[in-house]
Amino acid sequence: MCRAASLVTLLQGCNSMRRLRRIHAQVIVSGLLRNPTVSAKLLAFCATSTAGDLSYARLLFSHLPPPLHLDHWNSLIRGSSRGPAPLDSLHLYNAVARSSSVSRPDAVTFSFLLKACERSKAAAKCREAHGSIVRIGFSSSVIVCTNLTRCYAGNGLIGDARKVFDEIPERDLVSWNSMIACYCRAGLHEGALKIYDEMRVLGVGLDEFTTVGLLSSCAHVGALNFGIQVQEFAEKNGFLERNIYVGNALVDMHAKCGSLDGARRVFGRMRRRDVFTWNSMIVGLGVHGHGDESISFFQRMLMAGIRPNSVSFLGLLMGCSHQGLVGEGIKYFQLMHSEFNLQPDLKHYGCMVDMFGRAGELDRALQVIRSSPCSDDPVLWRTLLSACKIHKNVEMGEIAFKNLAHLSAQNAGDCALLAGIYASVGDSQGVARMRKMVKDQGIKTTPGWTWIEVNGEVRKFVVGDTSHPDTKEIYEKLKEMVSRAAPLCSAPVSSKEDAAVEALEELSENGGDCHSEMLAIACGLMKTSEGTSLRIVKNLRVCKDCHSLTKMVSRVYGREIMVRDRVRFHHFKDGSCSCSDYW
DNA sequence: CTAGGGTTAG
Repeated sequence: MCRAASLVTLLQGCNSMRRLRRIHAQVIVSGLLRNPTVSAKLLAFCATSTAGDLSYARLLFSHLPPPLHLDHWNSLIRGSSRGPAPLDSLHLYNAVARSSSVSRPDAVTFSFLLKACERSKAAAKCREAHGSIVRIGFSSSVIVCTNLTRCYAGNGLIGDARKVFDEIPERDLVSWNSMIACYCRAGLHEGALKIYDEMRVLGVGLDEFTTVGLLSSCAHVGALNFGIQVQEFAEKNGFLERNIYVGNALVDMHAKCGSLDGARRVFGRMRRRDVFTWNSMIVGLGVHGHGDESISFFQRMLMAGIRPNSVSFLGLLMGCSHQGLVGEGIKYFQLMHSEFNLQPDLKHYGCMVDMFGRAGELDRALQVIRSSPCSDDPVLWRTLLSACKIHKNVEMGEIAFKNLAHLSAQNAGDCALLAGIYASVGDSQGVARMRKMVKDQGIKTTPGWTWIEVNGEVRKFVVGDTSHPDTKEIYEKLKEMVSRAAPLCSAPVSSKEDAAVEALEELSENGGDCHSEMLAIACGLMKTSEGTSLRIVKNLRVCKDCHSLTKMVSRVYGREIMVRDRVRFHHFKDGSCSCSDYW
């Protein structure tokens, strides 16, 4: 007995498989493999420790003398659930459930079974597990049900997740936080923010986890006011000092909502900073087009002894491409591999193509694509095609388009781009060909939408939206807005070719007269008091017409308007935009 | 410390 106790102590201090093998040998020699406490500890280390070895655990398990205990099974189920073959957990579970010699599965068993279902993306298995949970009587366990919620959500079944959550008899803060995280991961950020209201009504408190989840959703939808409210709560409760996740989420929220000063302020107050903190600044500055500042933060990061990762470089390269810093971009792209041994991925190549392309170096942009390992990705060719539109380069535009067609990836937007290139050089036959192609092939379009936060509420607009209760007023405001701002816009489109292109653009992006962002801006002007800044987020890129119209709206109404589009930020103020029309 | 929750980029 004394021997067993000392082996258990040894196992508790074990930190490597080398040691474990030695202990295992002693266990065998002393005949203590029959002691379930000892064998369970052995197995737990192999199956679940980060220094363990799952195949060794399986081997050990298969040689254990009966009777086996639930602990043994649970260790193996737990280990398998996060190993390379999570479905093994399901087989083990079935064996436990069938076995007459082992006690029934417990809450631990189900927790890891659900982890396995979540990871293996097996929605049907998730439902089966749900059935077993109900049958065996764990549907009132808040821990099991929280896992079940995550399992459904992780399999894209957010509705089922919500149903399980709603039926948990005693929901605790962890389960609320988990629900928020599920909405975030599913991209349902408005839903995540709504949870906060429910929590407030029910008097559920918030902790660091809650604030991080909410801030992440605020960042995604551009809800700065909401985010600042969360920030005040976090500061009052000392979260910011205590918890680096909260600081990181705050920096990111400010940066993503266009409040770079706010981001810098929080950054300056943080006692400890990790790679997430620095990256949030580098990426934030990059997407705003402040490549130079992005670079200086990167250098400070190195001096602070934090090792950059591929996200750091992505931020840097975005900054370089938005600001036209070609030389710097090349330098950091090379540095990424030579100094930090990081492989560029599609996004990094995309930045390089964009950077060269917009700077007019179309040949070098093409060279980047050809020499990249992802030259079969439509995104890169599409980026090149947009650059060709800016520089009116038919020859290169056709090369890009041919590659898209070759990949069967050309969409209506691409056709519109190439048509635009033809139009810009007066080739009306080219325009007609593109038009025909869109019609004949029924090439599909991406629906556009825009978010705006007004009076603490996030509202979403689509093209020609008439779903809002105040639709009529919004359209009246839109009419007024256009009549006041449009006459100030320079270079109205009038030529025949441009009209043809416009027709194509209607097909391709967010439609004709009322792009969703214009509705959002009209709504914002109407619903907020004089002088308030407007912040909107949209899923597509700002089109040229909306860009010039928004500039004039900012002047006529004396409003700052921040637009976050698919790739970057635009700050409109007094008739001009922070991108200096370089985008 | 036996089972559940969080941040950048996708």
